[in-house]
Amino acid sequence: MQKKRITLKDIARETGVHVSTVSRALDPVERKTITEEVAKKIQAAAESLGYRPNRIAAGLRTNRTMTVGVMIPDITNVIFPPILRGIESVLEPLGYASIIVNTDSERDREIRLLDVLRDRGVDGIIHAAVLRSDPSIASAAQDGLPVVTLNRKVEDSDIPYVINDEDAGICQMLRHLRELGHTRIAHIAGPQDLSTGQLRLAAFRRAAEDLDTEVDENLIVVATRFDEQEGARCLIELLASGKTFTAVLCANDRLALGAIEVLRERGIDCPRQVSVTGFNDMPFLDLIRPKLTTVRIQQHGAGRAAAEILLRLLNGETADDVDIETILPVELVIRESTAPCP
Amino acid sequence: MQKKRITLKDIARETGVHVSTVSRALDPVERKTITEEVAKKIQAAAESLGYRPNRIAAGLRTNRTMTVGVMIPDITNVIFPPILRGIESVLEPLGYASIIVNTDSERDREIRLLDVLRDRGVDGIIHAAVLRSDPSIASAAQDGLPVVTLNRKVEDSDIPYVINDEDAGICQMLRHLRELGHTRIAHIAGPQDLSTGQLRLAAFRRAAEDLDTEVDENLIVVATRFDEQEGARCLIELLASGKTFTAVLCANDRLALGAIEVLRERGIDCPRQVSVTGFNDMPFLDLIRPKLTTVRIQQHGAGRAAAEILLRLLNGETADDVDIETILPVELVIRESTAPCP
DNA sequence: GTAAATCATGCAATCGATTGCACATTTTCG
DNA sequence: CGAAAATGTGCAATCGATTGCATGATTTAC
Repeated sequence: MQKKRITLKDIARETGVHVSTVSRALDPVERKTITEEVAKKIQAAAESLGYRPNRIAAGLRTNRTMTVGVMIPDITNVIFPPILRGIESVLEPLGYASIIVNTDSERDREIRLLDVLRDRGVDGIIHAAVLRSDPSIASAAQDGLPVVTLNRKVEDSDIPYVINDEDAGICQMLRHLRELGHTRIAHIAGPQDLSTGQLRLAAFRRAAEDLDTEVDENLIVVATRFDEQEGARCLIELLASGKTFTAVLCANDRLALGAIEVLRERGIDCPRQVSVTGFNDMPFLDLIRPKLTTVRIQQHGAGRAAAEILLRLLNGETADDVDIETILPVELVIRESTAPCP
Repeated sequence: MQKKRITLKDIARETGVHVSTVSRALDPVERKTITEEVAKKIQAAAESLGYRPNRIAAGLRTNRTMTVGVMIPDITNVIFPPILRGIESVLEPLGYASIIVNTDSERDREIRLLDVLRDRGVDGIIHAAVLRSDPSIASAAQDGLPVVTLNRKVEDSDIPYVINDEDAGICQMLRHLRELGHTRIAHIAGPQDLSTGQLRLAAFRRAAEDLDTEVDENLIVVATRFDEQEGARCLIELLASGKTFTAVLCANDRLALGAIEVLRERGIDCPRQVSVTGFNDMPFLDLIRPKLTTVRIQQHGAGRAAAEILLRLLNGETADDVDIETILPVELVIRESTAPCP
């Protein structure tokens, strides 16, 4: 049914040369070994027949498919689409395509989907996982498959990784709150089995120490998911504890939005009575009132950076040649959800 | 460098049979032609060696890659991620992977990316484009490549398509506004070169006729993009025209949000003075005040439906066997941005 | 003017899995 | 018991492109 594709053989027949000659004439590197005139003729024939190389066949022979795998937890999480576009902006112009899979942060899925990618002979993988450990991707890298991780460092490996400077972000935010006069600062932390959750909590503690702010352990509540519902629950828990606080530094925007919602319901004015901050600067934030003060992380930029590193690996550079660590700067975005301590 | 993959040949050597026998033992369909005992042994060997079939090689031979292409305008547009998950929810369990490309609604990109997909031998394509016409995808379908379009019907072709019942949605929304007593109803239409923009405007006119509502052409403003900025611009234009209106039916949520923003700035109360409605029911809408009354379309469901149809095409059913048209029901979601006519 | 070097092209193997056909062995049945 | 049928396995071609090597033609060099 499918209309027959034009192959090298067709061009060879058409031009009266051998397929290997055709192959060479069409390969920019090998072309120079062919008479100019013949090459021209072959190219013309290829063009007029509408030849398109069969990457499957080439891939079988060369072991390069010009396809990369991208593993993310969940594409419906707004932070990932910009990352994907960032990756694409680097790889697509060079002829790479991306197979994207959602792991839902489940280890089983991750293992299975990794196989899905390897079975298809992807040339490399960008892994934007969030689980704090996973041996499968490490072992894939061990086998020689180029891998770059995003948002997370794989311990004890020489897999290059790209992360945002979360430490600096949390620290800047805490300093911002301190400068506004807040001293009783609560933290709604993210899930501790996710690297961002854990990282940001650790950063919060460190930042507090750096800024000589005492950390009241009762003012730290850990969410089980990064969503509004959990943000709400955590804030209710904070209120119920009876401990006073004038600011809440949340581990991400959605937690903050949930928290603000509860404050509103209880008639507590944000930012007049309690300041709330987020992290990530997700899209549409400026449509939600009060506009959230947050930390902007580079999403597109992170994707781009990861893709650029992967590219170097694909071109034969080893993990020794590239920087193992890429830390992207973040930016404090002060909007309306923070105000001086009452 | 890359650790050698186990191939059929390795298993054959290990078990002392021919590769073709191994191949058959590992193929659930062919397995029955092999002695039970031999098959068991081969499977055990495959298992213990950690064999993974090379889909590239199989794909070359069989012309099936178990990979599909998905073309969307822009993954950062919040309506697409759920569609992708919907597609994935059907195809992934069956062993399919998806190559996703962003066309940015540019014809050149679309043509190029279609080739990117075909070069990689995708078994089929789900095309969630928005341009009102494009010959390339039609010609691909003509060549026998299974194609399903989403959100748009390709004229003069037998390509199956999945759409949401936009007509019904617009009509229900208009009826809702009429029931609230509104008679002077403006429409902020989407870009007319995008199918949704055009479709919804046509639906608005039709619905008005059905409901015996006069359409004041001066109360129809066409946006050039589907975003808040354009929504704002269009509302300003409406206000400037001097024509009175008590409700604005917008072609999508973002236009509506932009419009509401302008109303707020001008001190016009929504919904007390002017009702505003959206379309799509995008995520996070319930975090934005006033909560937008809108039409919920099935995103995940649309992806699922498209994938199911594609699957039938992949399994050899022709366009004659499957329904060319799938129209998914929409749902009116009444929130806070609409109120009785003042 | 001939040997050597250079160049353009063809040949054939290869990547790994699939599959039609042939062959050998076993089973069935008259 | 012998021929026919059924069964299990091997052989080899195939998918399309790539590439090391061989070959023949041409140029260069002495």
